[in-house]
Amino acid sequence: MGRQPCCDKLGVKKGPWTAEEDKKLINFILTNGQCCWRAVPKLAGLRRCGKSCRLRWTNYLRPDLKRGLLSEDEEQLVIDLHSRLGNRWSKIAARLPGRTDNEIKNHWNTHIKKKLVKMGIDPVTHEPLNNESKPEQSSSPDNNITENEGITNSSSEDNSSTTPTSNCSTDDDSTLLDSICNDETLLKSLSLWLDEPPLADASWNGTGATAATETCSKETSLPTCREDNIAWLLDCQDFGIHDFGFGCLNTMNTLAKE
DNA sequence: AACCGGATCAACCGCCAGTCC
DNA sequence: CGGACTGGCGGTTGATCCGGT
Repeated sequence: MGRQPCCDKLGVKKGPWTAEEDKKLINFILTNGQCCWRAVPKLAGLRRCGKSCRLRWTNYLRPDLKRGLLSEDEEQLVIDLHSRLGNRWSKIAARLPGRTDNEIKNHWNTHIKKKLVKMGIDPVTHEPLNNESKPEQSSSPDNNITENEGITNSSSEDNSSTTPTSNCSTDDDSTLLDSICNDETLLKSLSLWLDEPPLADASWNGTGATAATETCSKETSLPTCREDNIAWLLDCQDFGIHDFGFGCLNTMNTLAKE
């Protein structure tokens, strides 16, 4: 029998996302919230699979993402968390506001792994490399941590609003953001939100991405998701909206109030 | 200036767990 | 209870970038 593919393979586009596709997805989610990813491509007019849309949104388009290289503090936190949690990237990412599991996973594989090896530490066991007699002993990720163990993420939050590295905006981003800023419909809906007194729902900070998703998946009604959007727009401001290249929202807000 | 190899990271794939009917 | 469906996760791939020669 086998399960159905996650999407109709016929006519489903793959590969890098274009600015136009990004715009459609952002527009759709800002208007309708994150509800039922399977339906998103159809409703948003995208020839993509829902999974791909979700990935694109969570890993790249979400406005509360920090982008840029991880700071020293964040890196240290990742190492610490990895020693306790193992390759549970989503759990690790949940402790690093504005970072995605994919980003952390990539950073681990490209930077941190090598760094640890250079320091003579086994990146898997977190034991000294020349002391590999009991590899499975401390490598077990489950041995000594619970979800609510007191790991602070303040180190990353402390500098979250300050300095994402300078490479956070590419030419494509600029094109995309320009096109978003020039999109009247999108700007109108956003300015409406920014004009309203937003609800104090913190679901988008920290582990909030998950929380927001859960809210949406449990309550598929659009208004709930819309409230989440308002919350993360708030968080955009908390993080420093320019950090995400969404500076146009501020401009728009100013315009809306005039 | 051209080429090459390594580094980086966005995106895909397959599997799994939770939920619904 | 069991099958179908969906969202989420972790591993992997491949296109692009970048520095060295």
